[in-house]
Formats: sequence, structure tokens, C-alpha cells
Amino acid sequence: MSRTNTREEILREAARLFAVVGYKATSLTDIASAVGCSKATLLYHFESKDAIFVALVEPALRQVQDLATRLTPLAAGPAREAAIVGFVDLVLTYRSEIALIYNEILQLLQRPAFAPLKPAVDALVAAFAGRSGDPADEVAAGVVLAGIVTMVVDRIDDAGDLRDSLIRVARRALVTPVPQAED
Amino acid sequence: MSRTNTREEILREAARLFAVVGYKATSLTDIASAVGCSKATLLYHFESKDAIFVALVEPALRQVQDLATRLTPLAAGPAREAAIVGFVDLVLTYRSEIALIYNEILQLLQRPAFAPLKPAVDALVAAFAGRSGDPADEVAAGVVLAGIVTMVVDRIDDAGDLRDSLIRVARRALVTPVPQAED
DNA sequence: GTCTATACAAGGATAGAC
DNA sequence: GTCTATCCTTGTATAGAC
Repeated sequence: MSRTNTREEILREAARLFAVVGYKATSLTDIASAVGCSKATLLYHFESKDAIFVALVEPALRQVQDLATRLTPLAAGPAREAAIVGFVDLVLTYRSEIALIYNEILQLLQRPAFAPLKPAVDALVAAFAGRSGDPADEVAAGVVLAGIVTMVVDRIDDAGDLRDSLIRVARRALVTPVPQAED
Repeated sequence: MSRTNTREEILREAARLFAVVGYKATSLTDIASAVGCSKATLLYHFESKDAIFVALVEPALRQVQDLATRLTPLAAGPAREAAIVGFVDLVLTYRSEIALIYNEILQLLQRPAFAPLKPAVDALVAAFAGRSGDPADEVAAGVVLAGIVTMVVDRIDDAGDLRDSLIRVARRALVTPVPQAED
């Protein structure tokens, strides 16, 4: 099969497959058959499976670096505001590429053994959100919950004030009014 | 080699290896040689490599469910506070087990192609933290940054107010005073 | 319970023809 | 540029002796 843009097709199909089943779970054979070519053709256009992945996320990588560069000359206050808005927009723009990376975890969590986790996490998120039912509050709750988990892994050897810092940022982030219950 | 607690030893060594090199990157052969037994012995005690992993994270899973259950009878306000403190403590307690899951991503990010990402993320975190240098502010910054990324992936199909919600929670969470610069 | 030996499948990657 | 065929390695799992 002859094409003008085999390389692009490989990237497109690889992105689709990585997004659906994850990077590790996608084999060169899978990509090849999706594209309609052989594994050898894949490896003619890309040095390795790894290289395909890197090619996919590379534009996003560059944009993060650009954002960081743009922040450098700014004073602390404006830098923070620019970082917040710039980062949110960046992440939204490259959500598919980021999902490629996060899917490695989602694959793990989708096993039957983890099924009971979902309702428990939902209950936690609702509690974080003050049971308001407001989507904005649930987003905030999700940010806090996921952020806490990530930071603990990131600072796995921390022996200091991590606990207090986490609790304080969570309280700050979740300052919406709580609906009054009567009993 | 005869042991009273081969099963425990398998879990211990598997946890160590999974934590160091990741789940996927750890083979049954690796675990067997760390324990000092054969692959066949591993598979006598556990149905599969997967079963070893599940056995490792299962206690953490149960604790999350327990926490969610404890929150159920509480009113919104107390539930939120109990959720925050309970969740932080839970995550800190089971950090190693959680790291097992997150290592799948960390493996990806540790490749050479992603090396330039680290300084860029550090700059973003510093900007989020208002360049205060305070560790507590950097923890807050990390929570917000990681939380935003996770939520965007989680709500990948969102077409609504996600952007605004994210920006607002970030501003709320990062309300520390910013050092004044003179120019 | 534990071992050795082995079977089996699948993945990434390469050689060389066309 | 693309293919077929093949190689090598690794992971999972089983059989059967001890």
C-alpha cells in the first residue's frame, strides 16, 4: 500500500490506540494493523515504539517550556496569575496528549479488583465538595483529591510538614459555603 | 529452601521491586530471584503476577472504602473536615502502595525525552507558589498543578465550565501573600 | 511446598528481498 | 518505502519429580 503520508497516519493511529488502551498495552502489531502496514514499515519511519510516543507528546512538551520561559521576567504576583491561566489553557489544549500518559494509571485502575474504589472516591469527592452538587465544587474537590495523592507520591520521603501543608491547602481550596442540614 | 512465610517474603520483595522499577518492568523471574525461589513457587502462592499486585494494594483499598463509609452519616460540614483529614492521613499511611500505581507514570516521565520538562515544571511551581520559597507554598502549588492535570484528563470530554472552575480553585488555593518586588 | 524443566505466546526489532 | 520472514528476549504458566 502506497501513501503520501504514512508517517502521519502512523502517528494518528498510534495516538488513537494509546488513548484507548494505553501505551504499554498497544503493540507495534496493533498499530501496524490499524494503519494497514507492517511492523517493519513502522520501524522504518520511527526508530522505535518509544519514538512514536515521544513524537506525539513533543509539541505539548515544548509549550510547557515556552510558558515557563514567558514567566521568567515577570514579578511574583503577575507571574502567579499568568501561570495559573496559562497552565490551565495549556493543559486543556493538550488534554489528549496528557491523557496518553495518564492512561497508564487508568488502565491499572480499571481492573475488577479496583472496581469498589470508584464509589468510595465519589463519596470522598462529594464530601470535599460540601455535598453541594455544584459541578464547580466537584471540580475543586477533584483537584484537591488528585493533587494530594500526587504530592504524597512526589514527596515520598518527606518527614516534615507535608501533612499540615496538605490539610491547609485543602481547606483553602474548598472554602465554599456548606448547605445547612436540619435534624 | 524452606520457609515458614514464603508468601510474606514474596509480597515484601515484590513490593520493593514494583516500587523501584515499576510493575510492568518487574518480571516473575526478578521476584523469584529476589526471594530466592523459583517462578513456579511464586505461582503456587499467587495465581498470577497480577494477583500479587492486588494483594499488595488491597489493604489500602479497604481503608478508602472504610473512610467513605464513616463519612456517610455526617452532615456536610463535618463530613468535609473529616474527609480532608482522613484522606490526607490515609494517603500518607499508604504512600508506598499508591506509589506502586503512580510509578507507571513516573517510568514514562523518566525517559530522556522528558528531561526538559522538569525545570519547566519547577518554574511553574515556583510561580504558583508566588516565589516565596516556603515549602508549604510549594506543596500547595504542587497540589494545584497535579490536580489540574488530573481533572482535565478525568473530564476529557467536558465542554462546559471546566476552565473557569479550574482557574478559580487555583486562585483560592494559592492565596498566600506575594513578596513585593521593587523596580 | 518447592524445585527443574519446559511449553507457549507476544513483544520489539532486524535482515534482506522487492 | 514496504514487505515477509526471522531472531531474540521476556513474561506467564504448567508438568511432574522430590
